[in-house]
Amino acid sequence: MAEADAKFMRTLRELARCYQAFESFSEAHIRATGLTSAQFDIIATLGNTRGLSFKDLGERTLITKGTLTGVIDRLEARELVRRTECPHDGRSQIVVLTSAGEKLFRRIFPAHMAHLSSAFAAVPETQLLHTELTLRRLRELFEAAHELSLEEAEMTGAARSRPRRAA
Amino acid sequence: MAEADAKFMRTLRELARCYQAFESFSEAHIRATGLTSAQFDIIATLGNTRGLSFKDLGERTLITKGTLTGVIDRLEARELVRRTECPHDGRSQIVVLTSAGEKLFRRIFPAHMAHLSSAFAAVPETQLLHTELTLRRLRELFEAAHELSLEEAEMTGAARSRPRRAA
DNA sequence: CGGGAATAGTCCTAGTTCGTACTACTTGTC
DNA sequence: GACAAGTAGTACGAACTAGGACTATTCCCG
Repeated sequence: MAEADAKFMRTLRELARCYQAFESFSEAHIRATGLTSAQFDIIATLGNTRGLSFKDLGERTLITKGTLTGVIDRLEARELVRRTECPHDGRSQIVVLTSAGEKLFRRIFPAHMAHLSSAFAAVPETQLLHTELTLRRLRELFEAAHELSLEEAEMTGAARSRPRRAA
Repeated sequence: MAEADAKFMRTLRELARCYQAFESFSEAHIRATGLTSAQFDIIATLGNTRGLSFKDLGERTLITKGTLTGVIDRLEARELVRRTECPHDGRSQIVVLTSAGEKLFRRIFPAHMAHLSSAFAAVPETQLLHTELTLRRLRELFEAAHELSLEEAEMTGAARSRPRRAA
């Protein structure tokens, strides 16, 4: 972003760097298990459950539905998960770990937790909480601004031609 | 990640959410310009410079070389940037904005800054600095742990027979 | 000055990502 | 009970992503 004179750019840049640092630290370990990050996320989320719908999985892992189809496809091809029908809702499908998936989960999940925790060995819990709070506040700024900018877009004509939600 | 009992998971989760919130807030605006995030990043980084090498671009935008080739290809196809030879180093190429690229930069960069700054309107500068510092510390944790785990991997035999791959 | 190590970019593969359009099913309303 | 509106998941296209193999060039050391 060149040298943006705005002070907030430094903060944003640090956010991006921090996130990427986490990703590469985490991913380095995950790759060794033969899974990708997204795949690991699914396995980890499915562990210790009786199965979850695509919708639930998407919400918990922050993976959007379009992406999810492909990720689940690949896991299913490797027989780590299985799609099953939802008894209550014909639109829905429940994704469950197969026994191989279960086994993999038990093998790699604790190991990955240990890997992650090594980064935090020397960090007191109060600081973790503090960091969490700082991040949450920052996130809320983005969410509020995002909402606002969507509303503005509605007013200024993008909405003229489209079905809109009544106030 | 299921309900990991580790306290640091809450922090990590918040980091991911925060980053994603930023991305979607920022991207919503960028898309309207007809560029992708990565493309915008390149244009913004190239603005007000006399051109940068792939290496420099990669470092500043956090885009890795393999990805960069494709992103620059697409921008070059749209005649927004141009590859030029580096006089000092035959391996290197300097990427420069064309005049169309320059013009686009002047049009969209300030607008995007304004968009971003709307999120921070009510935030005092001290808090920005504080957040930046918190993020930097967190990043340093990851980097240190990452380094460490790479060294460990070397010791324990991954180094013994180089070309090893998971199935 | 010659050869080995390091560096810059490209190419390739596999996978993730998003948005949009689409089908199938459900739910609320009359 | 039919119909409109909403929801769950899939299909598809374009782009980004990392990593590793490869080529060309430069740099370092003897």
